[in-house]
Amino acid sequence: MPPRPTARERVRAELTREITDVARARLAADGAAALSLRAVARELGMVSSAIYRYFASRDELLTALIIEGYDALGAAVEQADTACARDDYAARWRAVAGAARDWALAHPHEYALLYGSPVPGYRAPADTIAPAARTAAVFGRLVSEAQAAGVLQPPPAGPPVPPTLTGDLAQLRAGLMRGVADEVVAAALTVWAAVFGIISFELFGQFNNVIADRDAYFGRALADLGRLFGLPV
Amino acid sequence: MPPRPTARERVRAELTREITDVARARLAADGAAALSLRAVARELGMVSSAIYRYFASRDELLTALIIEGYDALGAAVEQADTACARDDYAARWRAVAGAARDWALAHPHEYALLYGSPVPGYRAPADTIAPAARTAAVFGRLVSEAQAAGVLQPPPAGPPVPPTLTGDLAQLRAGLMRGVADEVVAAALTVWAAVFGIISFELFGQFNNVIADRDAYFGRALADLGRLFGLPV
DNA sequence: TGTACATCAGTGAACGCGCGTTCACTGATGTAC
DNA sequence: TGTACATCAGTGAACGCGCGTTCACTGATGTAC
Repeated sequence: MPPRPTARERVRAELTREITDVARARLAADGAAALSLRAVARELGMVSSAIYRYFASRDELLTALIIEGYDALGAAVEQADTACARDDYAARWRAVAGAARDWALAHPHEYALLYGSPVPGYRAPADTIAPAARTAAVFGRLVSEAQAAGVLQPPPAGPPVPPTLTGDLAQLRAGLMRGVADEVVAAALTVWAAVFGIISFELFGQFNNVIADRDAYFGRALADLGRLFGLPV
Repeated sequence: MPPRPTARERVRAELTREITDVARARLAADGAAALSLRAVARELGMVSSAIYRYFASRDELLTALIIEGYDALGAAVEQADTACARDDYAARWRAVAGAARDWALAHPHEYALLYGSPVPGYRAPADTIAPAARTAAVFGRLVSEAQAAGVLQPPPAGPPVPPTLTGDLAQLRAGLMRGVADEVVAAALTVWAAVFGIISFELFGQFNNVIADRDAYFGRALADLGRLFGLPV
């Protein structure tokens, strides 16, 4: 195991990159269902069977694209958060949710691959779980830090969280939202799902003939949703 | 134009039904992308070209399935609402949102066809707009009646709704939510998108390894979301 | 530094599959007089 | 009531397409002595 990769290894890594790059471009153009190994090979000037030196199957290539997609979205959201003043939690909230939406609008087919209907015949392996959490982690950190700073309104008195949820909520707290009460973790999860519900509605056509100024509506929705987990906006 | 359909017309209507029934069964089994005219014809013991006597193309058959899907979901939600005491708005809210979720869990591929990523190459015609509104109309009526009954908490003081939204919100009010203020219409829309966001997260795998007791979580989310449009729950 | 061998990338042909759509046709069902 | 014609449903063959995957192969790149 040499510390420096051999020439062959470097060429291999580069070609693997080129394959996923071309595949991502085709995904962006036609969507996941239309993505074919043969088309990718054609665009690279290779014969279709050559792809099998790099990916064992079409599913494996799809998995690579999913992982890269989660990573790209996660990076975009992280960067949006980092650009805000640490203690301006309302601005960070708008930046984080807005970056997710912006990325989705810029990469609709990739978004659909990550958050839309599953690709028929494809079953996601466990490798996609960790990258999927990266984006949510940014939001979780924001909630956690807002909580620690004492800026979150306490949740309204109401029925307690059902005991069957406390285990999962504790795991979420440990992983993403340290120091946050069960009620707020649950509310934050709902807010997060709501953000993606709105993005999906916008992207998949549910807002056609309903809402014209999508930016304005999204901003309004963020204000309402922010209050849901205690953020004064 | 005779009032009584001829025998030929009746047979034609029946076979059209059979085709969509078989297509719906295949959709439920394999998903929209895998739905083929030839498979439907095969299952009916016909030759594939015979389908063209009933549907001009695969897209037209898909459109029929989409319309039927929206209708089935709308009917399920309407029925759930009707089964509740008219003045128990919290129960109606849980029933309406719960019926949408139940239908989605029972018909995952149909749900994906309606609310998931668009089918590649398919463009929905205008005929699908009206049936799509049927489900939302039930929720809109609920909000409207709760408002009229005076049970909704007034929205918290905050920034006014952006003027670019007021036109669309007025149209929503006229169509679905008579007598409801802009702020509440906007919040209700967000709540509605959130419900489908949660359903999609559950159905498309985003809750895997995160939330085990989906029923309990959904109930909790409904309580939080109800408060968002002023419903005391 | 040179040689023998092992590893690996890419080729090209093939297998077997299913798809949407068109078209000329046969035969049955309906319609007009 | 019966006949001539028009309408329509369903057939079967064909067109042209693209797909994922396998396999025996050639030739180049690396490795060990």
